[in-house]
Amino acid sequence: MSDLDRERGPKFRRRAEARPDEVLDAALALFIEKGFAATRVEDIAARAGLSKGAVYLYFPSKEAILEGLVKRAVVPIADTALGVLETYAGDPRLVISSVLKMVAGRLSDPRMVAIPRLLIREMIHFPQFAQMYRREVLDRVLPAVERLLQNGIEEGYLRPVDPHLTVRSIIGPIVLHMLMAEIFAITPPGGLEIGRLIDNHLTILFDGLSAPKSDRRFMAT
Amino acid sequence: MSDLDRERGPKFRRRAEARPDEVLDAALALFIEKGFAATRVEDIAARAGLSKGAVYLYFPSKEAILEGLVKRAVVPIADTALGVLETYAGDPRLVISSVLKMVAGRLSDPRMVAIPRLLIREMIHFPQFAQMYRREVLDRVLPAVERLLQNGIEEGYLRPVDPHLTVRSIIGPIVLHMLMAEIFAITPPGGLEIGRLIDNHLTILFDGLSAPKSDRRFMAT
Amino acid sequence: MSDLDRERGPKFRRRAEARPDEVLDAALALFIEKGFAATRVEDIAARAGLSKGAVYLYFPSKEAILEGLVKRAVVPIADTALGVLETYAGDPRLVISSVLKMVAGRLSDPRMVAIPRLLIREMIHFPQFAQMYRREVLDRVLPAVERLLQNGIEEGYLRPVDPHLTVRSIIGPIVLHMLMAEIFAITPPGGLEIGRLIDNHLTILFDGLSAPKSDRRFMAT
Amino acid sequence: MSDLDRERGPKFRRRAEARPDEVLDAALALFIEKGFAATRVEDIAARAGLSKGAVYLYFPSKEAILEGLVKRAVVPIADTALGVLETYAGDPRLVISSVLKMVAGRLSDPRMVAIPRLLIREMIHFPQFAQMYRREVLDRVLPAVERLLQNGIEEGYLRPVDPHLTVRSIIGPIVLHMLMAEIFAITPPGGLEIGRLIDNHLTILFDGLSAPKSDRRFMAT
DNA sequence: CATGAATGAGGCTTCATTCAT
DNA sequence: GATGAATGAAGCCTCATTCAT
Repeated sequence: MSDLDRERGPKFRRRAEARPDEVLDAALALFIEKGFAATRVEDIAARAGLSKGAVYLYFPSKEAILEGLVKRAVVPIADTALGVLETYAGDPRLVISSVLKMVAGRLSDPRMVAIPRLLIREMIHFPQFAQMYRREVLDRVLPAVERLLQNGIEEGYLRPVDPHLTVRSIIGPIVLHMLMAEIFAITPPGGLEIGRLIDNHLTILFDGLSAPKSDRRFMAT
Repeated sequence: MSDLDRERGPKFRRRAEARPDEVLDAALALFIEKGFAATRVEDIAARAGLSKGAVYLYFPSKEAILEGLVKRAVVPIADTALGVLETYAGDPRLVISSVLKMVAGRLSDPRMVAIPRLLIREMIHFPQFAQMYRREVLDRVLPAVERLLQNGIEEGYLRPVDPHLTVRSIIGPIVLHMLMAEIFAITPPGGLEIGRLIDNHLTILFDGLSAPKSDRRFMAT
Repeated sequence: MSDLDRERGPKFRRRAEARPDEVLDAALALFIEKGFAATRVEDIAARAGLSKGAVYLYFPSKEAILEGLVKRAVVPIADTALGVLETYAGDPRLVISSVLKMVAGRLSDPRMVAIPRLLIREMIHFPQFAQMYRREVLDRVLPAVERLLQNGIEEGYLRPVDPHLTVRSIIGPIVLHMLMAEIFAITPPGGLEIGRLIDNHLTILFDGLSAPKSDRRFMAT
Repeated sequence: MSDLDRERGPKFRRRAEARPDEVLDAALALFIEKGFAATRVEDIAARAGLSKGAVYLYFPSKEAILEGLVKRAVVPIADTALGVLETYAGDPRLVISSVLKMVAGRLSDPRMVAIPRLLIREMIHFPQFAQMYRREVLDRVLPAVERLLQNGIEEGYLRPVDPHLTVRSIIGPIVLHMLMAEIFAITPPGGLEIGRLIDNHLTILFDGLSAPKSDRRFMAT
């Protein structure tokens, strides 16, 4: 009978504890598509398959929906990233490589980038949520990356660079790649090609843009 | 006639033909500060020192003000950047260094980053302006950078990397640095320190993160 | 049967047939506290200890709850007052004194004034209930008071005043006292002091505000 | 030409400084007629001859309109009453008589009673306005009446009653008369007859309800 | 009987735009 | 040209009432 119930369709899905999540899913899609301000609560309700009023059974305001989105995104992201970062051993370049490749995979999932994208756009109106994201995600992940770099330096794998600033050199190219694609629709000829981007970036990141001395036909002045 | 104008004294219509620009200045400041949607035409008028109705003498709509802003920013930026990029000779790393350092200087001027910042946030609602910016600025500057890299490779200064993707490795870290500061208020302990960021980034960019073989205490596995 | 009921213990359906009254009790408290419009059916249900839907098992609408309140209040009030008024004999001033003193006692019970208070505030929206209250209570009590006065006049206890209008002179001061306390929080220094008010009022009511001729130091002009 | 302007009708009445007052007039009529909550801002606008939005040029919220009403009513009422009360000399009964008769006249003007009526009904939702009215009107008028009574007592015109409580005996009957007419539509057979009410009330107030000893056919027990 | 999730009409408020002066 | 009063569409939110369970 419970199987039957499940098959009856959404009209009979009462007391669904999944409702808040359905609302968040609908809201996330619309916020990304049209922005927070241009999304009407009624749109969210329609996409989630309920009435306008029902949304307010789960969230006290439109802003609370955004807050719910950020909160929901906060825990798994940080945990995933930290899990990888804190269990490494040996050459940190291997960790960086694999994390960036993993990140590349995740970035194809629009749900993973959705929250940062949202925050970039709406941060002015809701700085508190940007700060929440920073506190729960960035303030936990970035220091872990910095420790990784610091250890790599101390153990002789890496040059003595500033770990705090070097984080930007590692992640920045990927962020810019996404931004250019998203904002200006500037992509490489063959598509997003995140894999190729990362390969190209890792080569430069680890070994530098300069040609090896033996390869050089001319000397730099 | 311009002499005549000047002699009329500052009180008489001194800004008659400068009015549109003053409206744009006011609008830019407010759009950055509060976002496009949250900025009222009346606010712009007040900050520009004229009446709400007068704004509509110069711009047919609020959206046209944004369009005017993007248009005004488009020409000089591209020209400046192209001027530097296309007059180089010899080692492209010197050009990259000096351009990035120049960029670092410019980035302290909020007016220079204002339009991209605006587009990042409002692009969803006005993709046509993002495309205009792309067409007039990015589509002219990025190919010039790519040519710079291509030449550097052909002349043996640089490794044989993908010029299109490598642009992201050059600019991405700086963009990310600004974004983190702006959205999440994440700055190095001593302030924005754009200069130190660029020095650190150039070291990695040109010579790589890996320790030189002679410095290594351990061997990478 | 009432014995049986009592033996069933408090836990089992102890309030099954008392439910409507508990709803009314809850509603009265909330209507007085926050007004009819600002009281939500859900609030009433919560205070009465049942669910929102259950309220609609007993009352077809929110308005019907108000109607139920007025109806419930109507019968006992009139009966009590009429009982006292119609069994007097002799000097009507003794009846007036004792009734006013009794009233003073009752007025400390918020439930006694609650309905008139409610009607004063909500009358605009529900004139039919005000008229019901008038028909069932006032139209029975006021004529009785008027007859009391008329008899007192005819029997020589009272001056030949207009009985209809004199009712206002008897009750008005007490009503005003309550109103000022309730609406404007204007009370005598020592509290509501209904007893002192009535003593002062009775003195004036029966013997007048004017000083007895023998006491007067000056003659009125 | 300015005469012409005035005759052109309301469509051309721009920059009218009278607009806020017109809004208040419209709001007062509707608040009295239907209550604050049941009156829509659009109703007020329509009755005042403007659009919904225009109301918000003059008042920031619906509540502010109510506040404006109370404020507008506060000054002239108190001033009028105080003017009469503080310029008396001699027998205070003459002042009481003439003030009550004046009050009776004023009470026929619905605008004079409108604010207290409003406060009686809406006080729960806007106690701050009831307190403002109290502070500005009642706290100035009532003490003046009490001083009048106190002087009358000290000069031998009046019995030694409590002035604070006696105010209720003076005004209460009139208030009750109005309340009964308004809430329950209970009026004397011949209409409101405020004049007759006051005559009857003054007789009782000054000389008491008890029959003069010489008139009594029976003795009180 | 009882529950409480769901509905949807309705009102306050904002603000881009217009237009009489 | 310049003003600023006026317009009215649009959206968030509340809550009485319904109804599947």
